[in-house]
Amino acid sequence: MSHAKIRNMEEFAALSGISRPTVSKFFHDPDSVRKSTRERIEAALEQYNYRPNIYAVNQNRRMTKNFGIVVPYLADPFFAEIARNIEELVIAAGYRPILMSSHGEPANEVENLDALRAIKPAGVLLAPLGRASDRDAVAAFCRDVPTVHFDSNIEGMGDVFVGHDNDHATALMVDYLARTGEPPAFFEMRTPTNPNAGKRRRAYIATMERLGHEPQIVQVEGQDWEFERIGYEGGLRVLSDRSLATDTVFCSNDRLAIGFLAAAFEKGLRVGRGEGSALRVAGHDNHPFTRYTCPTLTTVAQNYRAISRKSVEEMLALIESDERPATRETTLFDGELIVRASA
Amino acid sequence: MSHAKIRNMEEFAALSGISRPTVSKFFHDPDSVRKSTRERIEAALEQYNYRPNIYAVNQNRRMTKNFGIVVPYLADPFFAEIARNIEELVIAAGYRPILMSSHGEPANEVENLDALRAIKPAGVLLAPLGRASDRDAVAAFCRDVPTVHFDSNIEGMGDVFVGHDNDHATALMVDYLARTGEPPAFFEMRTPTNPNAGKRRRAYIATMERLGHEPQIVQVEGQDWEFERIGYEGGLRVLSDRSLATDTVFCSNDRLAIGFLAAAFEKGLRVGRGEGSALRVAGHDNHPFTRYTCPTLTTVAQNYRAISRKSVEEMLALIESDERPATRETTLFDGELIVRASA
DNA sequence: ACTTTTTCTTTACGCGCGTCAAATTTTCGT
DNA sequence: ACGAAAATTTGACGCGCGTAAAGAAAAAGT
Repeated sequence: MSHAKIRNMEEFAALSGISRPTVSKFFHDPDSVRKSTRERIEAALEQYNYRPNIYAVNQNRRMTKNFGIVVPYLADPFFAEIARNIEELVIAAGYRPILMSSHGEPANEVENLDALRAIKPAGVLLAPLGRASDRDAVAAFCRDVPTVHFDSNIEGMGDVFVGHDNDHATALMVDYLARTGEPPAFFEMRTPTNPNAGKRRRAYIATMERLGHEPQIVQVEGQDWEFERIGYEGGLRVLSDRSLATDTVFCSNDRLAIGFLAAAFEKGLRVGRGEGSALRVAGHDNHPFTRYTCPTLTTVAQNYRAISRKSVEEMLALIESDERPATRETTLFDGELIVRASA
Repeated sequence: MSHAKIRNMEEFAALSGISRPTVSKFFHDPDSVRKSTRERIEAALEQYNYRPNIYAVNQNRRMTKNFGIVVPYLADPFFAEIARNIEELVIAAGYRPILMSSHGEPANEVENLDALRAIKPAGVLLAPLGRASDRDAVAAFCRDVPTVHFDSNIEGMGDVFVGHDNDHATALMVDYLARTGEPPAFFEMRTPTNPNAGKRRRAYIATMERLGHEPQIVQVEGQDWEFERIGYEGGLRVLSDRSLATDTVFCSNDRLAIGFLAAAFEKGLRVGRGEGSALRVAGHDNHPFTRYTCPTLTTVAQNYRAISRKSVEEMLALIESDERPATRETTLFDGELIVRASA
């Protein structure tokens, strides 16, 4: 690689012996030029290490190759994993991923969307905060930018929604728990921000009724995104109260369950499904850390690979078609029961 | 806010009754124009919702207001938390943060740096992968772009390093463990990618020798970033072997310790510092989840708020001075002993 | 070898904004 | 109220690249 710094495409074109418009064409699609031409440019490229100025490139284009990814809370490894998956797929599709986290704050969410709008992305994959989201701001954004919602469904927003089938997954777990022991109580936050929580509660109730059991819902306080703490504190209270009518607890999500496990441990309660266990605890999501809790957590896995792939595919289709779909499509993927030691 | 879409600054200037050059000046520094002028522009701004095209703005500037943040592995909540902190500080300083994760892969790290270079950031905060990093690529990047390294110190690279004082923190924990029970063995990966690991090992040995104890180092295999699994599998082996000469284990980091705790739990060993406990386990970093392990994990906290703040401050100073420092500065922050239930 | 098709070159304009110089207007001190 | 200083306007150019049109050159077909 040469030391010489190239200032612009004009210079690079001169050095490679090709005209600038052809070089420009090459950078948009290397296969759009004759093979011999491509090789000459590529040879020059290796020698001089030139790259088009992305600001100049994007200035006139109505749409860029940028691809926004917004998650509600990146410090949650679940979202970090999904984001990683999506990033890979986006890069493979030839786009540049731009990852943003709302850190649980609606104000950040709006800021992120504003920043994205300024970047003129080809499309955005958005997992909204949910109940806390500024609905008007999100709706306005979705009107301006092709948007696929994932994980968290806000009815009517976004062109497409891709997510987890909470009904199916919840039934799967309730069935399993009821079949192998006492029917579960449902443990959740009183005012969950994530709309999945409501779906899961309703699915729990429906399944319990279908099985002829009385639903028991335990709701704990807590507003922020530190679910482990909320599960822990709520767990301590519930276990002290002895208010549970059953020895089996199905937590609305894994992070609550992790906190609940910590509370049970502190109370000296043995968690598991064998003899000598006082409590069964199950979660939902197959959070990366549930393999290393004590005991390991029985849960329902979200098929986050399928969700990631479908989300990106839908977005690419949206971009290619260059028109917004008339009807809002929804795709849900089945969860998978992961039986471990805790229930 | 009006419905009318503004195409460019020319139009917006006309609508606000101010000339374009003055409007341009306003967007660079609202206080650089007369108060009455500023108010007229701001009034128009509320009415028409115009924002300068960032691509056109950045096209000629040698440096933008972009601020790169690269972490080695975002699915680790420790880095997610640091990134969150840094993002906030960066925004407060008037820059636009661009967060990237290398996902543990050197190839991704190089890609991220390439992408950042194309964006012409004012500066970059880089936590490199460490041993696995492509040293030449990182060095070349640091030559072109003002870079502050944090967390992971690669000797001689970057203009500034800000990190955790591993010597001090390790001594703190070894002192504590030796004072309150048997002196600890040191549990780590054989070939850790992160340079902090080596520092911690050496500090452990030095402190043990200072205290007149024989160091015992237990190394386990494992290459990737799934430290919990590595700690778990290594822990199972160590506990089966009964190769430990002590009942106290100091893990090189919290994620290994989380895995080790899971192994101890599976082996039926009671972990803690009280009577009836078979094992003490300690970690390092104060990972967000260590408050919810079973038992809660005794660890040494990194002062990540101070590290974040200092990193950003150093970067801003670097940007303002507009020159690269002659000597490479290093700032280390003291850790804090966090005594919980596990040791 | 000659025609047709494909690809490339030349020339030129436009994008939205930064920025400069000169002319003009406004503000401020007294 | 007047002159100096500060702010704004006017007019113009440049940045790096996309892109269009017309003509030249190369490749492909016969």
